[in-house]
Amino acid sequence: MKPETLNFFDKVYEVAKCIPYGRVTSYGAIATYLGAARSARMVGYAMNGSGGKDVPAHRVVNGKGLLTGKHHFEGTNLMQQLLESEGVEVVDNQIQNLDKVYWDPSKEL
DNA sequence: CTCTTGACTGAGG
DNA sequence: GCCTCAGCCAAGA
Repeated sequence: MKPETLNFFDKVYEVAKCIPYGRVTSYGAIATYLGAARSARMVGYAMNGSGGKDVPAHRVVNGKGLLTGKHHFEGTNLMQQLLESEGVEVVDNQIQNLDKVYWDPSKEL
């Protein structure tokens, strides 16, 4: 095993999979948890490889609770629908009760 | 090795 | 409160 190489992407997937049902987190939160606080973009970039994996990318949004990555999903409102199905209020690509559904890996994991 | 891109974030106007 | 600018880091060409 080469933890030096299998780092970012794999870790992002691990954390993303650990996101509880009906909760969401931000790229920056995951990046910070991984020790790469300034690499929030890489988290999202890593999610590009989440296709075909068990990574609930729809539970990962930006720090504002905005579904920035929805454009990478198939449909136009797929991501929102998934979140709403989990009990997360989403309006116009924006998480409503963000304070209630927000899940911080650094604190809860 | 250099340049570009990107699912971000924070600070400033 | 909204918009714009700059910084950040890693992967791909």
